[in-house]
Amino acid sequence: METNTGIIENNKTQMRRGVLEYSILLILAAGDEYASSIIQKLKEVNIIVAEGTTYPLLIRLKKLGLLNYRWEESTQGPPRKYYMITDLGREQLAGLDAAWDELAKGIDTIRKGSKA
Amino acid sequence: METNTGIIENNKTQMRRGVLEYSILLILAAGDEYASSIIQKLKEVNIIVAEGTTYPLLIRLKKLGLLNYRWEESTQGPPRKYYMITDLGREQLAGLDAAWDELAKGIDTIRKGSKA
DNA sequence: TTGAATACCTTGCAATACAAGGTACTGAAA
DNA sequence: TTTCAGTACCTTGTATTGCAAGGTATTCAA
Repeated sequence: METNTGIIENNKTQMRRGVLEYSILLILAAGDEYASSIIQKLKEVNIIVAEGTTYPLLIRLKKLGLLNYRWEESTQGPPRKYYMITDLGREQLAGLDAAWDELAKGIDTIRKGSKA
Repeated sequence: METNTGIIENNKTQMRRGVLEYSILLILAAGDEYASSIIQKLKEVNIIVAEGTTYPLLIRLKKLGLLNYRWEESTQGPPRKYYMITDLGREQLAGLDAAWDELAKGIDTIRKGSKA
């Protein structure tokens, strides 16, 4: 049982990895968010991601010019770093939309083939 | 232009990565294939994968018990190693089908949110 | 002043995709 | 018979990157 679960879990993780940047850009395209709220939103659609993954990723996307951020005070804890998508980010997002569509279409095609 | 292409290309690659094992299992669920023909079939649906990725992956899946293989002579070159999916492989594939559906659904949900 | 909740970030390990380079078999051309 | 092109297999080394674990800092309430 251990083994079975391991293989599947591992693969689910891998699948998520591929779309992480994409889904973060999608979320930020809908509105500014801070890291913890992004993680929360992803969890809500069953895309589980760790802090140790998210923070470096946001920093990377910022460095690439796809995101920017601003600090905002919070009444319930430390200040929050709100990330927002840039124009370049939106451009890239359009490309990722297309990439996702293509991938989903590809998988669909193979899937149909295996159901013959 | 270089930068833009780089970001997108990089992401497309990452997306593909996540579904590689899944798509290979799907292909083999439809019939036995050898490495080169698997690569070819993936290319046909725009999932580009290198030899250096595929061979180690097939060996890994064999070790995990999801695949087996048999040698078969070819009239146009060296013998071919035909891989076939095992019962365990089919079990795992069912799990990956579910994982893919869940991921696709998740992305779809986020996508709708960003179009508000 | 202590503790819980929230939020930020870094370090080190492990997994793995892939470019590049290598081996080996077949059949045809030189 | 040697050479070359085509096909097919595989390995090595590098770079990327997800994540568990550990760390810092702020707020508020007890």
